[in-house]
Amino acid sequence: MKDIKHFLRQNSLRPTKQRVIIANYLFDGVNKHVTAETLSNKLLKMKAGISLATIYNTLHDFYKKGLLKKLMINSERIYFDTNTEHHHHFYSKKDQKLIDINVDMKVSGLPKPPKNKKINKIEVLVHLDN
Amino acid sequence: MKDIKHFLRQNSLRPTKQRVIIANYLFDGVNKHVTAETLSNKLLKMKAGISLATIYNTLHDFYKKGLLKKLMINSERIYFDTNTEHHHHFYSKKDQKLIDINVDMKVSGLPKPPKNKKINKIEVLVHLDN
DNA sequence: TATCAGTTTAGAATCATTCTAATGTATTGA
DNA sequence: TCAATACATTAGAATGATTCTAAACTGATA
Repeated sequence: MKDIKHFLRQNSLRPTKQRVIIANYLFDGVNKHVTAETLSNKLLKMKAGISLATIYNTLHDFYKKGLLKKLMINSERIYFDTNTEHHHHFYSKKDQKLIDINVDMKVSGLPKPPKNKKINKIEVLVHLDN
Repeated sequence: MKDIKHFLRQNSLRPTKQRVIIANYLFDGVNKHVTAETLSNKLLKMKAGISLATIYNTLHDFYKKGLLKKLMINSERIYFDTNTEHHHHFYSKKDQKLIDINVDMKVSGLPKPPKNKKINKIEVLVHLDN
C-alpha cells in the first residue's frame, strides 16, 4: 500500500485512490495480461467503483511510464502486459488467453531490414489450437 | 478476366462484377497487404464504385476460402495478406507498412506448449524503428 | 427466360476506445 | 493547516472500424 504510493510517485504518477487500487492489483508480483474489459471486471468484483474512463486512462498512463507493455494480439481489443521484459507469448484464441514465454528463444535466418530501417523488436507469437 | 472468373468459381465464389474487380486487383501476381480502407482507396481511384460493405464482405469471403491470410498487427485495423504461404513480416508502424519475410527463418528454444494444447502456427513480427 | 439463392448496398447498429468538460482531489507553499 | 492550482476522475457523448439489416439486384440453373 505504502510501497505502491511510493512506486507511483517514483514514476511521476500521482497516487490517487484509483491508481493505487489498480497498481496494487496489477503489480502484486504475479505477471498479468489484462484488457480494459478484464481489468474492469476484476475491479467490479472488488467493488472498487472505478469508471471505465479511468481504467483506460490509467492503463495508458502506466503504459506511457513503461510500467506496462502493449500487446497487439488481435483487433478486438488491446492487451497490456505487466511483464515489461522482452519475451514472447503463446496465445490461445479459444481461451482468449496469453501465456508468457520467458525462455531464451532465438530467431535465426532473419534477413536484413530494408534500407534506412532499424530493427526495434522481434515479437514471436505462438498460436495454439485447442 | 476469364481466368479470374474461373478462379472464383473454383473457390465456390460466384464471380460477380465486384468480386472480379477486387480479385483482379488482389491476385495480379504481386503479393499485397491490404486493409478495407486501403483497398477502398485503390478501388475509388479505379472508379470501381464498390460499396464499403461489399469490400468488407469480399475480403471475408476470400479469407474464408483461404485466398487471403488475416494479419493481426495492431488494433486499429485488420490486414489481409495475399501471400497465404507461411511467412513472417517486417512492420513499420511509422509507414503503416508490412514487408514479407519469405526467407527460411527458424525459431529455436521454443518451450513445450501447455498441456493439451497444440501449436498451430508461429508468427514472427519484426518491428522497425524508422 | 423465369426463378431463386446468393450478392450488393445504404444506412443503421455495434463496440472498443477516446474525448469533453464538469467535478473532485493531491500537492504546494505560505 | 489551508487555499490555490495543476492534475485526475467521471458520465456521457463522440469516434471510427466493422458488422448487421433488409431491400434491391444478379448470376446460375432448368
